[in-house]
Amino acid sequence: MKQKSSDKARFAARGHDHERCVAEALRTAEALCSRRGARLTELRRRVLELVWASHAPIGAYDVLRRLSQEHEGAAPPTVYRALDFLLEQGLIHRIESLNAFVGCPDPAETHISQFLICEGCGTAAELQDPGIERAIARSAGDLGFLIKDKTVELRGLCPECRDDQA
Amino acid sequence: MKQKSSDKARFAARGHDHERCVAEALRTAEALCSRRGARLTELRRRVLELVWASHAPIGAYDVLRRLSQEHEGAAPPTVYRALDFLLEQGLIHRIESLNAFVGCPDPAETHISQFLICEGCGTAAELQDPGIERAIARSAGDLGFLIKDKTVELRGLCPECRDDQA
DNA sequence: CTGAAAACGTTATACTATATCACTATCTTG
DNA sequence: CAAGATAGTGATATAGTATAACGTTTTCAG
Repeated sequence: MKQKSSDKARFAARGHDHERCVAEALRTAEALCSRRGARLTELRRRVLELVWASHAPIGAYDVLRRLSQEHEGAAPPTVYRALDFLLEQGLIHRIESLNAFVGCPDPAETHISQFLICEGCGTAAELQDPGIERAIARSAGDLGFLIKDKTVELRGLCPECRDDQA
Repeated sequence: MKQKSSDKARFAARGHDHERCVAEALRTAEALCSRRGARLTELRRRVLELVWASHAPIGAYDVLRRLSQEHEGAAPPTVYRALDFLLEQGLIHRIESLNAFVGCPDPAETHISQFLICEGCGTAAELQDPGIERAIARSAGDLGFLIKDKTVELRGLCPECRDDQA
């Protein structure tokens, strides 16, 4: 059965075939940009690939360091422009508490989500929990607050890293 | 009736007597540090006062600019050390999505809370909504994730600023 | 009083992000 | 196709946020 966006988010298992993650992310990005008439240039595609290098959020300057090894003259704006594009397209998310970026596993519809971030392995898992959404909406509504944007970032230990410590 | 921490958080009204907010925050801080044997030095006390200058989160370098006007030789570490102390004591909170700091209105027990941040007036309101807490705990529990720290920051419009736009 | 710990002063530097202007590629519309 | 408009990139500079490192002063328990 195909993975659906309504399935429970999971932490990427340690041994998983990450090349498939990357390949699928790039394929989805191509399709999405093509459909939208957005230009996923070589540079932007490569930055997306670098963000997807792992499931751990990566800083802009880490992306830059890697990009520089192959792309002469890459500078901060080079990376930030590409990241901005990818953010606009919903292909990546920004993790505020880390000043870092992570690939979105399900970019078809732009969305706001929650993140579980493991302090052991660095991996971030993206959630779209309706219960959390509801609780937030209710609480804000009670106070007459009109929500435009949400940041929900939970740091701790993923199941594997938690077991390691035990 | 005395305000209890279980009461609904509110946005500070525009016309409120802010000097009372500051005075109370400082009084509470004194009492708390005294009880804990923590040293609320003149410098730290002044930084706390500057953070409390309004209900809008303030950046470390804004604190520094103000502090410099009265404290010769104030430098970034001067401010960051004081902010670190205040964070440790739970007297202020850090707003990740703004790289800024805001006074905690109820520092008696250290706690994790949620923030509503108005993009109109800049004011932040601190919440401790059990519904949100529960939803988060359940969601993380389902995935076997052990939460150590939470960041919940909701940006939008407070009631007053929302009315302004209507 | 005195030694250890905490707080602070000072300088340098790292890390994160954006402004600006010039140049190139692509799109578009007559 | 030509010509102007728009989007993307190159390159340099600078703004904004945070910490490292080391020395001096203050505080306080014993």
